[in-house]
Amino acid sequence: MYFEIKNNALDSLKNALKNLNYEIPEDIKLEFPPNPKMGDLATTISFQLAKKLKMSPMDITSSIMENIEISDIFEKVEAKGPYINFFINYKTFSRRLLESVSDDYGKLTTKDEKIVLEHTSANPNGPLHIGHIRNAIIGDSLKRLLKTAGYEVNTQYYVNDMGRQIAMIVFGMEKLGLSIDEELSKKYIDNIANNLSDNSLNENNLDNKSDKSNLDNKIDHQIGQLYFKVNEYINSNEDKKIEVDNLIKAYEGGLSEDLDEIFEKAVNDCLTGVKQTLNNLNIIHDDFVWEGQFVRNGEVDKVVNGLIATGHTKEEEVLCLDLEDFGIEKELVLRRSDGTSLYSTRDLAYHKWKSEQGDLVLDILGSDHKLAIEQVSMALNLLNEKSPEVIFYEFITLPEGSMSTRRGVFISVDELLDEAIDRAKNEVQKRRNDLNEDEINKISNEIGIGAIRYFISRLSPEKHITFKWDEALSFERGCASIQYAHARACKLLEKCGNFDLTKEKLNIDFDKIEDDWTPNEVEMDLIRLIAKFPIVVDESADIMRVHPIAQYVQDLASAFNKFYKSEQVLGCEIESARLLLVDKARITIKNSLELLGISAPLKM
RNA sequence: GGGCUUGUAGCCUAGUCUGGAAGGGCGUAAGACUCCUAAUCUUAAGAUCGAGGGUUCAAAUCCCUCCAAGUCCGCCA
Repeated sequence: MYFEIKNNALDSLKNALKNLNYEIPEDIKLEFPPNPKMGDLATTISFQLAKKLKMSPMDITSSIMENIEISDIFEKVEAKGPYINFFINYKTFSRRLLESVSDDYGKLTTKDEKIVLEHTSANPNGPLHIGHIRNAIIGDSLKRLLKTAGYEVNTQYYVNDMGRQIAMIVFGMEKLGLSIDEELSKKYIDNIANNLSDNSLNENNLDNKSDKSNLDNKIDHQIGQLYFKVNEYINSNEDKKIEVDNLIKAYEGGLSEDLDEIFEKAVNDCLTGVKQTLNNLNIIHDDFVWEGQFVRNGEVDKVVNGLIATGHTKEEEVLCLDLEDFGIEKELVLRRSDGTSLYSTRDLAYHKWKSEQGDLVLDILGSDHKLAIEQVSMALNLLNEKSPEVIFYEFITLPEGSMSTRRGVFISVDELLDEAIDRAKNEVQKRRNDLNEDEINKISNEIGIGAIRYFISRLSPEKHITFKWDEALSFERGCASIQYAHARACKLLEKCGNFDLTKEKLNIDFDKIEDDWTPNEVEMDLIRLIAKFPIVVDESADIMRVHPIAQYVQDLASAFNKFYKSEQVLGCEIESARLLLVDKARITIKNSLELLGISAPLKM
């Protein structure tokens, strides 16, 4: 609806300018005034024209005002100083808006463009920790946003099976006799499943401690510990490093099927744990792409040879790409002196492959990868391939410093999730002693996960985060209050008797809307926000940022809560109109949360 | 040393690309449940937009200098 309104206002302005014989600027700026009392749309066109026309902005505004005609969707247009402010006619606008909001509200028209989006791609040498979570949450939310904005999106997790880190894990298992206990990891999974279905045993949170030690049994956690031990060993036995190098060489050469199997199993085991964690956060990748294949199928060599052919490489002890001509001082090493490939080279082959799969390649990367990906992009340009668009994010650090799988210093995502759900459960139990254990668990899950995802996606990615439990897991005014607004709407609709809770469908026709309904201020605030949703989707997708969605859904929930508090719905004279408004607000909140991968509880 | 990012009320943050009316939230103070769930709502106080200079009718936004924090500059990934 707002798209329509905007165009309407633009047409009115253009006609006025035409009548005045003023030049029409290509890009007439329309913005939302800071305060709804100043109108619904505003333009600063008079400022834009002032210089060219050599007139004061005030005079331009008054001459436009004398010539402007507006359609009936607007109530009036006013000059406030040099600004020109449009006011919507809410009596007609509201009806049209409510009618236009369907279950898939916010979904924009399909664009004929495919995006290959790579995110998370954490090394399979341990569990995901809260440093990785930003990548995963931004990536997944972006996928949801871009899909809703009409793109076809394919998400990929790039699996690093060839690096030194995996070789170290294999080294630990083969040469140091370290092992992972699959029985224990199975038990861990079984325990989780039991805890969910067997409520009678779950009398207290007494077994909190054993829960935590259970987490150590989760398979990716076991691998993380193994990796940590190998690191300590190698650090004090530098001479053994060569053995790790030999493992890398052997795996890369595909010399032994047995060895391949060990590598693959280690990676797969860890990945199993990582996938469980991601699924718990509502994150599912379309594809897992193993980097090893690019070495095995000769693509890495092809890329290297292609770069040699460009004449920008030099070969001394190692083969490297000189990018100084392109403004990058640092050269990119393409091949180790022992002939094996490096991460960046394999990444290059991977990016080349991705660029053949879609119209746009999109990467989510920590800002520490900036130089590396710039080099890769440059190399791709040399090869006449598309270079990726990259969303960079800054780090999440602990108050005591940065995290490291290698040093075993980190908070795992599993730990964070457990804690979040625990805290949520505490709150739910405080408020709802009428619910059964299953319901409480379900709601706690939704709230806990919501708190985490919201905490990450509300911030713009280039903001550095120092992780503090209480900030990350606040339930006051955080995501929970948004979910609460949704639950309230559902409850209200359920009570009216015309709402099918299982299908989430309200059975009231638009012609039931009372004739004398003209929205009051609280209703107008809510209507305005509902109407804005598609614009927010469009603009956020345009800049590939998800944090505007987080801000938006909070404003929306806040407007709903305000409305809920101040206006009676059931039994009032304009019940049908208000019920429809509640229902459309519900849909909009739900769809906004969906973009952030947060579920909208029916009750809480 | 060089590159990149960040600096907006006690705290967290949007706005910076494309200059035009400093927007949220937490916390604080006062108030609101015999009425659809108070994880809510109302009202108030709180900002030399890191510092300094420049461009402009107009600067949080553009340019220059400086300060502080983070990060990169590996035959690691």
